[in-house]
Amino acid sequence: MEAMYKQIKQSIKSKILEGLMQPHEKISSESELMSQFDVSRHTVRVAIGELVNEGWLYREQGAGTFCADRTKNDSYSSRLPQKNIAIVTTYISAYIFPSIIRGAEAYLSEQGYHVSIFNTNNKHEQEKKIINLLLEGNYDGVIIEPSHSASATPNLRYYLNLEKAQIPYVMINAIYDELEPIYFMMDDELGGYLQTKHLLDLGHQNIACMYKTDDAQGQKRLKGYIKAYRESNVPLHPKNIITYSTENNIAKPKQELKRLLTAKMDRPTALVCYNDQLVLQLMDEVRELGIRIPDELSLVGYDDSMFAEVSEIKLTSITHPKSKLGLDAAKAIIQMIRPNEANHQSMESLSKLYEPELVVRQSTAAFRGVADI
Amino acid sequence: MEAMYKQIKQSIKSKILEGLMQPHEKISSESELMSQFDVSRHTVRVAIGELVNEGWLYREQGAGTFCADRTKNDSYSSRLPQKNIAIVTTYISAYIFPSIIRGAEAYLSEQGYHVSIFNTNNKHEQEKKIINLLLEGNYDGVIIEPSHSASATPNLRYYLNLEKAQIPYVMINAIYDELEPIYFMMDDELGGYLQTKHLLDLGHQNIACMYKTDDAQGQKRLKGYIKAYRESNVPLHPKNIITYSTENNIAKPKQELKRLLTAKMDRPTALVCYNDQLVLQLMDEVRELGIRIPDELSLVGYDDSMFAEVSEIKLTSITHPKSKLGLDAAKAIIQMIRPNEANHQSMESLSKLYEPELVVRQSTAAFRGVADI
DNA sequence: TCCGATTTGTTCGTATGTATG
DNA sequence: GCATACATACGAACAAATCGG
Repeated sequence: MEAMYKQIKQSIKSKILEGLMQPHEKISSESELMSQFDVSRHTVRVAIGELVNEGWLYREQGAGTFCADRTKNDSYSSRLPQKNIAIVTTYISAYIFPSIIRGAEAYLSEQGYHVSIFNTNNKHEQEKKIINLLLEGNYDGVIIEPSHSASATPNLRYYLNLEKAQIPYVMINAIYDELEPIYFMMDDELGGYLQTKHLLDLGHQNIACMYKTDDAQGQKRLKGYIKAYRESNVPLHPKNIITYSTENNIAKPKQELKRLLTAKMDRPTALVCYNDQLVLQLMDEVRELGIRIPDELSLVGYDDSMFAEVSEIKLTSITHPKSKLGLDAAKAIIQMIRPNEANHQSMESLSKLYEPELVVRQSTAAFRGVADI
Repeated sequence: MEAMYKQIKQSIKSKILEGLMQPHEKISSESELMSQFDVSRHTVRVAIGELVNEGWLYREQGAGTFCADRTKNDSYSSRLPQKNIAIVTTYISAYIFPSIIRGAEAYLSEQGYHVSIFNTNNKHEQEKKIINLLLEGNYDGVIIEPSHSASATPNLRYYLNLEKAQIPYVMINAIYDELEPIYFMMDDELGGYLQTKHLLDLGHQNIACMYKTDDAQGQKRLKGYIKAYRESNVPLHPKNIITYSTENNIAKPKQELKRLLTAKMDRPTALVCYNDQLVLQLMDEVRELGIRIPDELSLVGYDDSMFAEVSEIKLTSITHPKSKLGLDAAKAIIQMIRPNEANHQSMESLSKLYEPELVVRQSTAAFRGVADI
């Protein structure tokens, strides 16, 4: 114990052991320690460095060096972290999820985490199995998209078990209200509102909508659609509201669209859709009926995905943060895992509600007065 | 990884992982490393210091620094035998990969495995880092798509280390020949052949092609293109062969297409493309030039992806097994991990070369004799 | 056993970069 | 924008342990 740095080490360690230092309390800065012990900065750094390695302290650049919280994950279990993060989505392959996953994966890999993916197929039952796996497994954090988020989750207890096991999680795209989680999602109500408002502003009055309503996103977008109508004082025909669910996926919308467009009167002049993918799938039907887009029918998509720019008539759509959302969620989960670097008061303010924006392209046009005007 | 000491750290760690350093073997002395990396002693010491903390090395004053024996390093690699499979692809989000991943994930989850995903961005360097992670981690098997597969891999030793560590792996979409791995991929040469043959059969003679040639898939498709031409005895203009790489991705093809189509003479009447995505991206250019598809220009895509059915003019394309390929690869890797149920004589015959098929849609039409016929 | 060369251990000084508040 | 605090890096010196001759 003759080495100076060892004496300094012992001195700091003693203060912690004597309870004079509380977890997350800042210790003297390096320059203060230099004068206290009358040594060079390097020596101080060696002492602190070893204490950091042994788990007594943690450093934050620009802020200071702090006393670690040793109350739990006693010494060894946390000394050799596996560093695993799980991402649970409803569908892995379709559509925008790959972008979200990529955004998260890029950051998490960089931080040295392993990213595991799971797929619920939008089913509560599958979600339950997966959370069980997570509990048994060795995960440090979870990014999860709630399944079937329109209905209350039967898996509440499993989520609470996650919390009990101190596995932090964030929700993306939607939330289960009961859990009040950290979330990263769009303001879908505003999105639906913007879709509809755009068409109303273009003079359309008879606007149909098609929303998938077994997840919360669709329900909120529908709410926004109704809100836009109410504000505009244009009468809203209930027959114009079409909802569908994951199971009847594409069949029902196609069928309903055909019914609407071949009706003898009150044919809609515009259509807002749950997402770009749906628009593309419906476009073929529209073409078959010989209806021109956008002259005879305006279409608005959602997500501003690659689909929006791929068809001959580029889609007017609503922006979605996609990989940015994945990145933000990843950053948040890391912060929740390592609160040392974070300011813990802001835990709740990590959540983000992304404000959607309208992107006008070629699939919408002003209403051209016909018939009964 | 820009800090010098981190580079040095990585360099030393790599040597250990590559098997160039045996346990208890002495590494270069501090002064040797100083001149090797042209840094100060301090920097070398920081690098070594961290590796000692992480358990890779140990120091003996007066004697030197030595490679630690990690073989039976309790608590570290051997903790939680947890049933993990890694899927390594070049890109996670784009295009058909999500389908492949989904196919594999569905089966592996069912078998109780955790699926981790990694992204090389088609770069050898990143691939190396990931294999390092896999070696350090606790993976039972690996499904990997080789990065930049057109060129020989500089990561041969890392792959051999996977074998040494008895971590089975299968390759998808392409292979590094040197390794003679179990593989799941398409017969890309036949695919390129079918694309071209279809157009030749339709009477086209002046067929351009655009292939991404920094991965083996593109090179093989190009080979098929040439083979079809040779068989048909139709002369092949070298100017019709356009190749590009990941870096210049979309810019070069667009530019070259414009050059080809605006040429005064010998304008191609058909174009075969590396994949459907490329076709869609080029379609806009074609429209801008006022050229009608398929009357004035036939287009053939590849992969039979969702893109093929999304545009107004549905694409003639080549089938790709997608999620089937993922599923087969997953089944194979499980069989390699648990040879108990399997008949081990068939280990080598697990590989599959998928036979592509042509799907004719609307983007190709018979050549309408003009000019010189 | 001692010597001297080598190698790691400890400590000083200085400078610049970068994140935080 | 500024001061503070940690991060990275260069140079130098002497101490302590090891090892071959």
